Amino acid sequence: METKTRSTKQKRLIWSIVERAGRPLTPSEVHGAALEELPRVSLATIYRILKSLQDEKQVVSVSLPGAPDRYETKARADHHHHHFHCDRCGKVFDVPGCGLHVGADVPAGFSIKRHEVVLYGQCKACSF
Amino acid sequence: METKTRSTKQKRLIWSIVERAGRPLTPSEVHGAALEELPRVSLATIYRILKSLQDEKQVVSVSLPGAPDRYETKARADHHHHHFHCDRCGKVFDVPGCGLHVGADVPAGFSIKRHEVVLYGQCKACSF
DNA sequence: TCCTTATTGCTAATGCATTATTAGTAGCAA
DNA sequence: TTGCTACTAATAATGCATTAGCAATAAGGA
Repeated sequence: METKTRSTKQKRLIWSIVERAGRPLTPSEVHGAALEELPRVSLATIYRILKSLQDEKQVVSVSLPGAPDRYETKARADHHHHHFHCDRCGKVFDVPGCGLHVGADVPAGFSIKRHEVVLYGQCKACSF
Repeated sequence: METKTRSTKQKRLIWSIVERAGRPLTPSEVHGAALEELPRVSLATIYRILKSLQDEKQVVSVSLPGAPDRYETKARADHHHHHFHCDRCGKVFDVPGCGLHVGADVPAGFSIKRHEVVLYGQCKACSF
């Protein structure tokens, strides 16, 4: 049988942080933001709640090369997009659309199901 | 002062494994291959030698989302290419060329220095 | 309000890739 | 061949993200 899930202020807060961020956040970024509102939330709680939000299909995880997993809302993830990783501040941003033309270069016999594109550079805030 | 590096059979073997592979290998893949020739090489040695080959600019590391770092020859890496990760066997292959057209979709103020593309699907050997 | 029990905070523990330690081994210059 | 010392094998240790355990807390239905 399934256990029924409760609405706690931690969960509401974490959801609103992820939703308002508009970009994928690491658990520790979420934690940092959450601490401002609930000074005693623990990182373990962040992980627990992110996982349950994932189970409930509200958020999805994205992983980038050499970086910890990040989380964003399912609604955002449903629009095909890619990611921009700022070399300076380390933040990751969504980049709408897709400039990838997959084609001739793939060796014969290989079948492609999906792809990920990660751009690197400097974000707006770090470009000054 | 710098210490002069020696040519050992471990180092020669590891280099030849990376070179012949023609695709990026994880330290543990290298280790597995090396064990066939030198049944007592330790994984730590693989790491040490890969690092020294990196220092000597003979190999470079590539990291993919959610996967350990892999190593390939500098010569290969110098040709712009991307990677294909087989969902079945987990091997990573190089894909020559670049089908990416980066452009209009990037938010104003963001500057792009480089990019990574990872394709996912099934490799030739796993498609049967 | 009062229970039941899901949830939390805290902390220790885990898993994993990677690195340090150290005693013994083996390049290589002489 | 010898001697110096870089290198190796084996293993313990590290760093890190993530998870488990447990007593205390707090949803939310009766």
